[in-house]
Amino acid sequence: MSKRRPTDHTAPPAGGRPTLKHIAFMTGLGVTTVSRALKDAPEISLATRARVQTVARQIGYRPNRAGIRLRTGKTNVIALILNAEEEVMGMTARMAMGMSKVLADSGYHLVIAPYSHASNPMDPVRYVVETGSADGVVFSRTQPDDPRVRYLVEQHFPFATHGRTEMGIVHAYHDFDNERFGLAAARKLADLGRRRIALLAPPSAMTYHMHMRKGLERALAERELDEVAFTTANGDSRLEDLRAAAVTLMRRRTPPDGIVCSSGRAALGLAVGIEQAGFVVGRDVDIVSKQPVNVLPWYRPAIWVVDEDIGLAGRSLARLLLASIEGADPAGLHSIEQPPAVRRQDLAAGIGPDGQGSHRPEPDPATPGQPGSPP
Amino acid sequence: MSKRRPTDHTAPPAGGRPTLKHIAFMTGLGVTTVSRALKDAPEISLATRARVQTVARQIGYRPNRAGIRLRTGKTNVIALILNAEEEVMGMTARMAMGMSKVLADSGYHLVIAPYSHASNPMDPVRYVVETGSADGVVFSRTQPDDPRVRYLVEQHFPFATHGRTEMGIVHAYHDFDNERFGLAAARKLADLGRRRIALLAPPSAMTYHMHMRKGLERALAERELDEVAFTTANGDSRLEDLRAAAVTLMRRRTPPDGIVCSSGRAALGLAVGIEQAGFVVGRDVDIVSKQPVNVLPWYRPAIWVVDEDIGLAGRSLARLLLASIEGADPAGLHSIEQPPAVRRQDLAAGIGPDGQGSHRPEPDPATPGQPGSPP
DNA sequence: CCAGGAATCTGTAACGTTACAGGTCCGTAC
DNA sequence: GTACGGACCTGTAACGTTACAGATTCCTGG
Repeated sequence: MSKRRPTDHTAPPAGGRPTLKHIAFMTGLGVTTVSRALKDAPEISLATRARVQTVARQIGYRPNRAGIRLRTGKTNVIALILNAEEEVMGMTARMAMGMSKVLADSGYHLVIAPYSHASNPMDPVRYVVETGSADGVVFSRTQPDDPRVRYLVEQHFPFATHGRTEMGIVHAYHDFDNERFGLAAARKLADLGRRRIALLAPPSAMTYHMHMRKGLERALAERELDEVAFTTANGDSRLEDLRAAAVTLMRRRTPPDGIVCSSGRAALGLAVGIEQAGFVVGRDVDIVSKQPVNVLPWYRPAIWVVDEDIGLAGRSLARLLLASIEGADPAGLHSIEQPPAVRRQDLAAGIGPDGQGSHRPEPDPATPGQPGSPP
Repeated sequence: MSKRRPTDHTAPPAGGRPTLKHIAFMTGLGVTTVSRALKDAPEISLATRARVQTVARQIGYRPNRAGIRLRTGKTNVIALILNAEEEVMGMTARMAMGMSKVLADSGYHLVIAPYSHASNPMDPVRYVVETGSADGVVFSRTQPDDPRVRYLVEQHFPFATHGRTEMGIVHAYHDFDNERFGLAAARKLADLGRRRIALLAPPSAMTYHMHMRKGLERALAERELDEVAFTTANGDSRLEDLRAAAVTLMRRRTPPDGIVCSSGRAALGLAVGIEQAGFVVGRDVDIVSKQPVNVLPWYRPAIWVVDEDIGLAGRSLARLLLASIEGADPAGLHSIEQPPAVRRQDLAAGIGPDGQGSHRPEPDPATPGQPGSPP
């Protein structure tokens, strides 16, 4: 059937998806020329480029990613590593969507690599590196001394983290300014006349645990507030445990009259516990909580909220990672989202950003290279 | 540099990731043999197979996906098509995680293909098909006459839908039994002594709009209940619009005393509106709502809930799609999740599944081939 | 002793793309 | 007339894998 056909220029390629060969045949050019013409290489005449591109468009040519990947070693894929149990409030989806938005324009695909609390967070990272199944990796829940960061740097594998490290390693990251959040939240509580503040902190292993605490402590000193220790629960606790912890907290001799809460989900559990202990949120205690999606005001309008834009984080991380893949100096690849004002939503008035979050304008201030905020 | 080297058996391949060639060199076998041995082909002796596999393991061989993809045309990728604005309550993430769980064992990767409300839902589908960037596609928000289904069938492209169609086309799907949900929800309201029922339905374009309505209407007839028309909002409405619609609804001459709610998110908005109109949920009105993640009881414990297991949907869809890709008869590729009992969570008791949802056991009843429930 | 076949193994070509090292042609300078 | 250079185009090989069509060896039956 195949009768030794060394680069047969006359045979029209068989059916199937159009390839460079098809275009080469149709235009009478060589495949190499077609390839170069499609990427607008200067050594191909303008007329030829135009002709090739027209033909390509007309027959619906789409480059074969496997061919490119095999030849160049570039996968044009970004891996987003997700904790299966991470959250309830839709932040994961927003992150993925934010990333997609940026990646779509660059021809990158986004693959999801999951791990569960039962398995090692290193597993998916190692998998991606070992199989070379992506050009870069994004992950969250970053720790001050993060083994994933160490591994990826060792392997010279591009990555961007959601959250910072403290390892003396310069790498791409996006972060929410949790220190400022802690500061602003506690200040708001002070403004409301609250004096005894408790912090429902992120899990202590995460870097932003310290950030938030630092911000809080600055406000405590500045406004001469007391901290009520609250270590029986954290942002990862189950709602039921949060509720129980809140009940115990509020039944102490000197319960807090203000709570800074690191997670929107956690605020649900806390509020229920506070009420079960016989207190009223907004009267006896004020809560200021971060929320990745605008849902807390619909839950207890008395809760003060600070919106964290996860879509923005996704877009930033994608951009940072792309820059990193292209070899940009990691020293510039940082972006930090400044917390918006602490706010409370007047539902009766029907104003304020909606829970969908998608209809508000997009200022998108965090572009790569923007310096972080001073501590 | 390259001095015409026709299958040089003696040259040790250069560095980089190990390939079949490396193993061939180390074992003294041909690449073909190694390839066959690694897939346990019977025409390779057992001893050789074992030897090859040992060497492969020891040098950390990982097949190159691009090579396989180019040669076989198989991508080993599944595309999950997501609406960027779909939801707030974390159901997307759960779906992706459920799928990943199943796909991980089959060597498939999961890519996320987004579309926004501004763009055409067909776009990502067409993109995947035209570029051949996946072996199969999964999507939600299925409509009775769904152009995506029509297109994919025409293209002979494997897919599985979350939700059913009514096109006389047999295809793989997973669905939640929304008819039974509507039935059970309205019955529960009847049991509670409610007589005037309103339905906050899914968007009318979706297939499950009709399913839920059918179930509701059956209960209405059976228990001689009245329906209070409620068409000013649906499951896609913004929270603010839901609130406003609920206020108007409750201020009618004859407001409902029971509401069946198709979406957990929507229940947030409804409850606020009901209260603003001066009514109390659980006293003047009962709400029975579906929820993809256990959060409503923490919001208003009085709301009755029915849990929809999105992780299960993801796992089912992955399995169904894999079977479909392998050429299984689509007639058997259906699975329907039966709604669990309508329940209310006693928070004070601290019992009931937690919001994290990940710690409960996994019965996973929906395996491919299970027949749907009779209407 | 040979035909036939089973059991193992092998080389070649091809998937679609791009890097690389030319090739051809034409115009200009000497 | 020849050399040179620029503009433009081309063929070959290779990325890692597998389908396919043989090889080779050894054993069995006649």
